[in-house]
Amino acid sequence: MSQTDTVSRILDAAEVLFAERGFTETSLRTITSTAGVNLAAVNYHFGSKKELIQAVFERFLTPFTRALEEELNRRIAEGVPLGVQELIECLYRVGLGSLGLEGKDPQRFMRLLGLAYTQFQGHLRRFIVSRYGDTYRRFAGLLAEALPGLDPETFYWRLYFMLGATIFTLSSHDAIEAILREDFGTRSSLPETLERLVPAASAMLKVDSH
Amino acid sequence: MSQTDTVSRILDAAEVLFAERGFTETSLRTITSTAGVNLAAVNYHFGSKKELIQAVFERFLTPFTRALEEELNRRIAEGVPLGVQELIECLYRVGLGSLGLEGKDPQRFMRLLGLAYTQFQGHLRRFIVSRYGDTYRRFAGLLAEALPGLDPETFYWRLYFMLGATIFTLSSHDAIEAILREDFGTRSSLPETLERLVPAASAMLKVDSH
DNA sequence: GTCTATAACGCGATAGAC
DNA sequence: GTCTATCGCGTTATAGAC
Repeated sequence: MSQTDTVSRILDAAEVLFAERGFTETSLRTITSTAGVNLAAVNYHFGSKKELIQAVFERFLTPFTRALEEELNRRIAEGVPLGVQELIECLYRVGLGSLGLEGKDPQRFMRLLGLAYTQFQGHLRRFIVSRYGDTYRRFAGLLAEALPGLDPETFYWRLYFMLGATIFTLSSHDAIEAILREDFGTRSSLPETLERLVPAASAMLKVDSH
Repeated sequence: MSQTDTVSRILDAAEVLFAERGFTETSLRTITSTAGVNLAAVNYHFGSKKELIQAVFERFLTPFTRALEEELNRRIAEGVPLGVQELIECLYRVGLGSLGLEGKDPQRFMRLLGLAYTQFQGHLRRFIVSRYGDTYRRFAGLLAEALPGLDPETFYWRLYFMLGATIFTLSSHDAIEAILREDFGTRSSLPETLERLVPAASAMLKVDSH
């Protein structure tokens, strides 16, 4: 088995297990045995568990932010100013596309993002901000431009409200979907939920608060 | 030291430490040494770490749900039908009041609620649903009545969007506030954030999606 | 580059003295 | 009801053989 194989087998297993159980709740023993590699391989290839966690995030966030940047460039080159709803749609569409490649479940990455915010891994938050903060600030800037007249503080709070609604809902999508399926007998896929989320999030950003 | 003292000293320490670090990341050794009690006291008084976690939630959720029920009764007795914005205000106001008693930080409880959703503690989710599900369903029912014409599925998804925006934002309130303070030099307290959240959440629930 | 074996430690839980 | 002492297990990380 080549080195690349071992590295990606570890990343594949860690990605799934972290999303299912959390970081502390997932041991290197579980990861390596799921991946079919030796226990020592993680420390050999990544150095430590912390660095493995960062590598898992890097593997999906780097293509995602690159795809988002490219999509924003493409839309801006068209010369049409982007509205609130279009920007949010853009974010979600790129997310679904970039994170759903190779038959992977985009919801898994939403769980990981939710964990990054709630699991008190200071090193992970610092890693994400330093590596992907520029793209985040660019997107926030475009969204702010689409909301002239809104005072900056209220804008930023609402941006966090939107991120909260998105990450929280999508990271529990299966659980919520199961409850609603039982009550209404109807299914609802991730794209359908995003279609519901777009107008709701836009309304939250745009509402006149006076 | 009497039994009640030991029990509440453990609960006080566990409440703070769990909110700061998470459940798995907080050991019984840290809890008991912070509380100034013996390591064995947790297992003696609560039986296990799981049951301690449940007891921490019970101590703040029981007064909160009772206060919410009473406030809903009071408002309904007035005979005026409750609108969306009023119901959300009601929820937040009871939360601030009931969770902020005895000089405690309401945000701490929001962090705990956030953890309950994201930390994969199946036992805790089951405990909360079985103990407080009735009040939750009553509140959701009143909110649905205030939104006639909205199809039930869309309503429930938006209810989760609202919960997500609330729990996610409030559980990270200090961190977000620190970022905005640095950028704008202005402070913003928890009640002020809730004032921003009320119109935003209401708009999200009420918006016409067609 | 990958393995086995193990070091070094922290964990939750409990038995039994007081 | 509270204490000490400890069991048994799982953890990350590493040394050293191959």
